Amino acid sequence: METDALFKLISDQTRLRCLVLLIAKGELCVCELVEAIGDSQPKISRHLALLRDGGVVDARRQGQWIFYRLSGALPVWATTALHAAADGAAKSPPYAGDAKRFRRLAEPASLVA
Amino acid sequence: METDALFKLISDQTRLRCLVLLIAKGELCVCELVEAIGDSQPKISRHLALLRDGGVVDARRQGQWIFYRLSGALPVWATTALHAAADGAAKSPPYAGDAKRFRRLAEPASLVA
DNA sequence: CACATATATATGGTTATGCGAATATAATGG
DNA sequence: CCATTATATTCGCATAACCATATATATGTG
Repeated sequence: METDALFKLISDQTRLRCLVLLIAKGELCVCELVEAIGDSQPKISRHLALLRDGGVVDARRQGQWIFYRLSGALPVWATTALHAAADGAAKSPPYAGDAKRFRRLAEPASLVA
Repeated sequence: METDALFKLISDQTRLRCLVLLIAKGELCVCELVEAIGDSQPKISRHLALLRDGGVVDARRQGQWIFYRLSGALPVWATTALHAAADGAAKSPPYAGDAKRFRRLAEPASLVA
């Protein structure tokens, strides 16, 4: 995990909106992020791919959905920075609105279990 | 302080190298950063200006030197993220080499006092 | 004032980044 | 197999970011 590479990933507003939601809500499928954020599906998908390729999030398929969550392999400094970022963002627009707009559309197996 | 704006500032390697040195060493003048990092003076100066305009660092003139330091007005989440970034960076190149190459070229009044 | 040092800014070019629109792949259900 | 839903990818373009070079400003010194 390269230091400046992580921050380049966080520095885009769309990606940070995804991360703030993932940190607050846990594992989410793409359509939940699309609806909460209100951007196009291709746009969200593209940014999730960058986060995945950068090792910031993990993805797993469950049926027709693909669920994303924060990577479990992040070093401590990265986790600390991500939570600090979420803290700083969460109260102000557009991040606060995303959390309000959010609703569950699919139940991940991890919650059903 | 906009959340994604801060991370955009941290996400450039040259700027992060400056910040890591400022966090580790305290108040530094431009020529000390130029020598430790080994980039051109205009390049360092340009990046410092971006950090200053973004509210991440403060600058103060003392004689012929201009000393930069971390801003004293940063919110907690920003300070946390910056220190986490410095932690993550400090041990690996090029950041580790910067710290070794560093040497004092000017004494800030704050240390003389 | 002339000169040296420290720092900043302006200019022009190149690359990286993000976007919308269209299309492709994958799974699910009749 | 066809249709539907969920997700990913490709393409062409616009813009932003960064760089090197040259030049400007400010301070200190003789």
